[in-house]
Amino acid sequence: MSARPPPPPRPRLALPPRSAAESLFTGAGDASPGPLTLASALFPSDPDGGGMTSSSAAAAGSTSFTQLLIGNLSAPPPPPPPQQQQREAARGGGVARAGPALSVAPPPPAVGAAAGSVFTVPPGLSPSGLLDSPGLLFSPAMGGFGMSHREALAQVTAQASHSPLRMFDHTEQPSFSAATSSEAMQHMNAAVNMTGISDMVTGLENNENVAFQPAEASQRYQVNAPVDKPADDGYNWRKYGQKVVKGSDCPRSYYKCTHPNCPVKKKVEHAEDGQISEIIYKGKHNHQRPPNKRAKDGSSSAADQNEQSNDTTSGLSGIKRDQEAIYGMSEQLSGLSEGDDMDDGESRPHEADDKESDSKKRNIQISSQRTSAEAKIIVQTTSEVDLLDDGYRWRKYGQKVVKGNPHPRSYYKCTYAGCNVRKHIERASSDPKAVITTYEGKHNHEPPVGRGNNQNAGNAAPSSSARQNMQNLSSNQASLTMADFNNINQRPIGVLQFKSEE
DNA sequence: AGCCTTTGACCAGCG
DNA sequence: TCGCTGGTCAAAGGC
Repeated sequence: MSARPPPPPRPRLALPPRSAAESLFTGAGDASPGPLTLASALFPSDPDGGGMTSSSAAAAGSTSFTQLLIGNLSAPPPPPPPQQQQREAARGGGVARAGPALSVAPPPPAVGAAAGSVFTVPPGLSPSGLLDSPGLLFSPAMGGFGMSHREALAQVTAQASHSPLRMFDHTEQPSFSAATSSEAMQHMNAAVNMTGISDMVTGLENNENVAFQPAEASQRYQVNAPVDKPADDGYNWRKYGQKVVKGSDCPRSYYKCTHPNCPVKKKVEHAEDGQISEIIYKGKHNHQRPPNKRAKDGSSSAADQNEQSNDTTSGLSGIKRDQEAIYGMSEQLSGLSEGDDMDDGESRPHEADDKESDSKKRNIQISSQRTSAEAKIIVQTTSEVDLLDDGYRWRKYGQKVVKGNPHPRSYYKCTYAGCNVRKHIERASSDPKAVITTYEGKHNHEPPVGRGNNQNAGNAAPSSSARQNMQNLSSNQASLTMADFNNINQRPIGVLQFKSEE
């Protein structure tokens, strides 16, 4: 074997954390703000709400993105833990480091365990999408009509790793960091009103005229989806190794990007149940994604085509852009916690727990932690009832306790006549707040009036294309729509569906 | 035929 | 120095 270059230090250890805001406002040269930074820039934090002094200073008095999004902000995050403060102090004010994710928290010990900051998503943003896996948050499967089940599943997980990079691209734009909240809202509203969330995020994407990706950064995601081939994230991968790592009975798989001279690798770790528990990316793609299969079959939407025509910077296909729009959307969602709660998150879930009795609005908590080198997203929810509040009506028809998990799996059916959609909700054995929601089938009807995501007035209506996408869901597709970014307070913001099982 | 996965072996870092 | 461990190689086989 030829001599290998010295392996880069494991980013999670080597890369000092820094706040996204810090990088944003210090003009960190070789790094980009993370998605939450973008969110913070778009919706600058409450002066005392985010622990992000820079952004707070820049946006005093503004409503945070989280507030805008959920209308129900979590308690102000505690100051950074001493460890983090020390690290930041030692860093001397934010030495920019390449890294796809800029948050500062050390990774939580496990999914569902202590997590980073928490943000909430109001009812109507279907928990399924959020809960199926963090990967879904970034899933391009949203635009993946016609993809195979396997592809959908794979994308749900594997794509997770790319969204930070994409949002990185967006947030490269200093103009974003300087955006006022009103400008941001205009941006958001305009985009949403036009074509829905995908386009909204595409609007952000269109600002990516710098294809920034850290050369030696790695990204680490915890995902939770039954994927046996976590390779369909738009790139082509070749598995070059598999190893059983210590402390786990399940193998870790090693993949390389098959593009010539592309140094990107990824490691995929499986949990004992066979689900992918973690994906770690390393390196930077030195090429664009290969043509999307789905782009060839003419399934691109008008919105996609619009995107395509508007996309003068990335050269990505409409489909791809759609996918990445979803990444971006997801990243905004997942990244919210990063900006609002730039702390180590050890206490965040508990904080959220304390508040959950205060309001049913906080029906989903997504705990996210990122370092410059990795990101972990943990999806949590407060109650099963909340999980059902995704715009549709559900009837529980079964419950079962599975081996190894003290918490029952609950089975629900859509109550709409003739609709065969089912979902089941499973709680992690280690943390009952970590929930996996699996949808089966597609709704053949609109969500009931007065519930869920579509009861907003005025421009609250989701874009027709988004709605159509939702309606067009096939059994192996996922869809995300954003109902309303303008009227988002205490309102559902979207519907996210994902079919993860046959 | 080409690409991919599988899998045993090898290598390098580290304690 | 040695053993452990993670990461990679590369031949073989499958699709």
